[in-house]
Amino acid sequence: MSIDGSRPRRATIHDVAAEAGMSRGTVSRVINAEPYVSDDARIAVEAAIAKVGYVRNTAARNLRSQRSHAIGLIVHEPHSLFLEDPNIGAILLGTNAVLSQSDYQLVSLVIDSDRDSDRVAEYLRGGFVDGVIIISARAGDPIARAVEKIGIPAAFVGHPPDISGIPFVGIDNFAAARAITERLIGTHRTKIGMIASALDRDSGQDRLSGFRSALGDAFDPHLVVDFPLYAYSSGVDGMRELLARAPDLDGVFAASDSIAAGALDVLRESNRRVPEDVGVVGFDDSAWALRCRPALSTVRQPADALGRMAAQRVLAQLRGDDTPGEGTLLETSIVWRDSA
Amino acid sequence: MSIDGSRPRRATIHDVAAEAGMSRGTVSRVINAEPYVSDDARIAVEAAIAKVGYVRNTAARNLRSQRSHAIGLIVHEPHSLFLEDPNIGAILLGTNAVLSQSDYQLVSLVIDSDRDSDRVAEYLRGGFVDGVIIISARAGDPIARAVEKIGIPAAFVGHPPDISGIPFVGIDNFAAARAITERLIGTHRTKIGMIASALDRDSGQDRLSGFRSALGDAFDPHLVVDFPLYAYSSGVDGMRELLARAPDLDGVFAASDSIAAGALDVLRESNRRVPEDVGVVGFDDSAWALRCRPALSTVRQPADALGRMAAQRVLAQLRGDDTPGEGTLLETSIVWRDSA
DNA sequence: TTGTAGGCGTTATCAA
DNA sequence: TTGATAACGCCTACAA
Repeated sequence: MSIDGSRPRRATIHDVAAEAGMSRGTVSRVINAEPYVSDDARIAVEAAIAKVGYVRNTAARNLRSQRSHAIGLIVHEPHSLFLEDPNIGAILLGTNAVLSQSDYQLVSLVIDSDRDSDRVAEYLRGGFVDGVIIISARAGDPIARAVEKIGIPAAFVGHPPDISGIPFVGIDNFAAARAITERLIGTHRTKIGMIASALDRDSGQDRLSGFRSALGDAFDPHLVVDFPLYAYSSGVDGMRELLARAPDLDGVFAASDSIAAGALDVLRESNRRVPEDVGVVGFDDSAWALRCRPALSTVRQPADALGRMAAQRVLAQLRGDDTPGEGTLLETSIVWRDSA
Repeated sequence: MSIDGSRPRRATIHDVAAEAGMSRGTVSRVINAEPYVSDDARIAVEAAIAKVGYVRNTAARNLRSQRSHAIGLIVHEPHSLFLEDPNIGAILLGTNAVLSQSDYQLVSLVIDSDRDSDRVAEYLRGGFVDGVIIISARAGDPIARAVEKIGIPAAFVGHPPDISGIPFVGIDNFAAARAITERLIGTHRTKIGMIASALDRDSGQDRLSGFRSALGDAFDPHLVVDFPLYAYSSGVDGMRELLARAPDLDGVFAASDSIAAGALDVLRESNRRVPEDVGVVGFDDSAWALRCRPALSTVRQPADALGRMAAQRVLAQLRGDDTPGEGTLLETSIVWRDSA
């Protein structure tokens, strides 16, 4: 049985032209809002379009124009993190908002294995998308490499330390980490540790550097532990390790809110009061932050704006104006709550 | 400046044919794994494909085959919920896994306004996707209506109470709610309330019915409050209201984990111990459940499997074999932790 | 088993 | 300002 046996054939430009008594060329010009169309013609064509219920055939347009009118959003994260990280959702929404306004379709490409990686690289080479936005790429990332090589318009949200020539949008992780650490110091803590993470990305590295810079001479490498993933479990393990090394710790900078949440639970378990005995600060201002007990003091990331800006930079390259390789840093702010 | 001034023209079937010394027809047959190709020809063509770096042009194939080879995933949620609901991410991943294995591309379509709704309906009519998966549709949903009318292959994850003729995959919310309520009763609670939600969806309605059924004669409508969204804030407001109505409440069934998390915080605030004074159970087994203090007893939903199954049902319709209108219910289980 | 060729619906070029 | 026409790259009858 045919799937669409009962559905009528879709109207084409040809049908519209016949209905309006015009040529296909004129109809096409009206559809694409091109100049040199008389008002009479425009009105007749628009009426005909409405009458026959015409909608443009994407495949034909793409074939003719040699573009896909789609932008890929490449998310390179293990599945578990994709589900946990609220920033990804916000970035996706921001990107989608900008693209759909410009008549581009957003295609999400999730990479969670080498096979996925190859498949996505193949998509890119195949002209499946006109441009890409890459979030959370790491050092040595094969997809980032492929994008660089193919030369497709692209933008990173955050960027891997080893790729240049592709613009990125991000936040100043160094300055933000430094600022919140300073604020933590301002609450008269004297023994402050850090649970660092994702040191294979610029975000992880810069947060650690900012922490170190704020502490200056008081920095003690012995009070820093690090884990690969920004995850709750990293916070649990990290806090245990930190307490084992320094039971008299009185301050902790967690590299993400999820890590801070894990740290808080361990502190409670060990009968330490927050913020009285130990002050804790996080990073992201995600849904975790408000959910924690006590509510978390943290750095607010403009995730939605990051997504919008990345989309705009890709669109700019598609139009031919953009300075590739330049980065944009968006402002962060500190949200001070009860945990420090 | 031209965007791709330096990129070489992509190889076509024509180039492969020339390289292999075969006709384009034969090359096409090899690419599509069709019968009636000699081994010699296949080998020659495959070598040529590798040599010239051929990748198929999607637009041309789509135009010719009158299909987009894409499936839309329609998420109809306010932005805030899209970010919070972990099920959505898991469903997306499951769907994506199945589709990419069948050479289909997943296109996410987020609806958060009437304008979005119209735009998406237009996509569907325009053949932008060959099929759709709709998650979290409500009663009277305009997109669900549009899908029904267009007659495009589709599947709901959960389904709106007022649409039939479109298959759905879901869980037995009634049975699951009933089972976990019974288990809560089994802990010797005598005054059990419910914070219901999303009563405009089958999930919300069925969870309430299951609760009611488990309680039987002990059911007291006065101990049920309801809020539109499965959200933390609904849990906060709901618990406050419930405590105001019945200070001696000793059990609560929250319609989702996020609601339960809000309820737990209010209970703590009011100096009630969980589970000693009040037992609390949730629904979803989302990331919230483990994050709560105490860890939440809840119903585990196979979200990933729901996504996979929905994708399979759409693919089946595309192939022409599927019994439309039939629903599939997947098994749930209870995860018993510390909150009750 | 292989080759040939027409056409999917658009847009762009050129001529009128 | 409008109309005619030639591609875009692929698939698939049909012929050989």
